Amino acid sequence: MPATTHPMTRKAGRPRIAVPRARLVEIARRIFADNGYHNTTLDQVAEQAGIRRASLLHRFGSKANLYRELLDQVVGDLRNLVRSAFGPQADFLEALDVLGGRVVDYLGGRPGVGRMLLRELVDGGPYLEGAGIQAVQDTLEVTTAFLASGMSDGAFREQDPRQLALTIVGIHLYYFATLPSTGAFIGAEAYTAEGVAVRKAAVLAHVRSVCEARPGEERRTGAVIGRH
Amino acid sequence: MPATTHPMTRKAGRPRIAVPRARLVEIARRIFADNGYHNTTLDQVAEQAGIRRASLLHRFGSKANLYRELLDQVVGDLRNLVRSAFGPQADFLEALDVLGGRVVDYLGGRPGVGRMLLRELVDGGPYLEGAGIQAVQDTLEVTTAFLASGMSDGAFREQDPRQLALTIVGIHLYYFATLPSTGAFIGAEAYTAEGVAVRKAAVLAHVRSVCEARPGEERRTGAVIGRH
DNA sequence: GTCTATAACGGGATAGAC
DNA sequence: GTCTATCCCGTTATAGAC
Repeated sequence: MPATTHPMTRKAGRPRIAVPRARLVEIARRIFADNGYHNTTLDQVAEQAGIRRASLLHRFGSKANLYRELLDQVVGDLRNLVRSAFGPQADFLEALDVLGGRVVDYLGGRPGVGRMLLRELVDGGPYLEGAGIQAVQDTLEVTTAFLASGMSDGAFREQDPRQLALTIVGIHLYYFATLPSTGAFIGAEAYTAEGVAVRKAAVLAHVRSVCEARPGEERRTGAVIGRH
Repeated sequence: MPATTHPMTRKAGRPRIAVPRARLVEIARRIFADNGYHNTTLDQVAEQAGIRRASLLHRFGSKANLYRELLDQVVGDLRNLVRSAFGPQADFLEALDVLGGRVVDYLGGRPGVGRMLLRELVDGGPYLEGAGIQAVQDTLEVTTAFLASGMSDGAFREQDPRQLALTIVGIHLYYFATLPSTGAFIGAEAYTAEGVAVRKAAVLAHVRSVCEARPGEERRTGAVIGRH
């Protein structure tokens, strides 16, 4: 008895047109995002794509490889957003708003992507164990450098820039990643235009709040601010 | 051939003293926290406890049951922290600091717990699918009510209290949950007294920033603040 | 490059002795 | 309450035809 059922009766051999690689990655992205790495079977992906599991394995070598390729794309997109927003000549507060808006649009426009990314950061799955950790660290370093510049400039208040960077990333990622379980807690649908707009307004306000210098506040040099 | 190797040659029958249930849960907590639900095998837990996998299954019925019992404890602890901090008579800014400090101490003192909790929120595993979702929602509602009160009081600035609640939870959880992958990004060791103190200072400052009313700012009634 | 078929493995769960 | 022994299922990966 074969390991899986065979829903289609198709002959072996070359197909007229091969399923494009990008399409396979796109299909895999949706399914991985919905179910997580371990709860996703290659049969699910293959079925959606209309090919066999063995064919999928032939193209990508292994399940882990397919997953890596797909996450590499997401991290690359986000890294590009960060890099383009944090040019050396930028107005600091404005750059904060621009990047925040773009990131929220990116995550809000791709249900499940935030989940998948955060899951990977939490679990240290196949992607991070490879080259992915480098891309993530690089993105954090770029962000940290930008924040430190803003502090020197006086636009942002003095504090530990690495702690601040992680807080900001947390504000962005947590919300979209936990929507499946906290979605009912929010009033409206999150992945609609209005839902994304509501979150964007909140994110921009919150990120500004944790960063920007306050006129009336005394200047400190340590990491502890605002504790009296 | 048996499914697993048998490192010990022990006879069947009642042991002199049974392994306490609490100890089994504690062992399971550490391993689940390190490896996640799907990457944890009952053999790992059983081996650490010095019993067989079948014995573990006898006590808890199933792997999912064991996991639920353990996560229920963590969520219960955090919910109690939130409830005790948000009494109706509290000073708002002070309550914010007190709770933030306690939560950071809790997560900082139990490596892996933040990871496990966030993973569950992201994935919607066996715990959340049961009664867990109720406890999480309840905790969020209590927090939201507190924040709304603070806004009415004038201590916090007017904004969408639910968006604010999720931002605050994100600030707390993201950091500790992603330490395995971003730990190298921070200078010091995170789960030391100093490491926890550094994070605590940052969290208190950031949470205050996103909540507190600013003296010089005009009053708005909508959810959008700080966008010009 | 896709197919069929099968090998090999790991892990959750159960039956019954002690 | 713990053990041994077994069952059974899902998943990865490979072999070889077309």
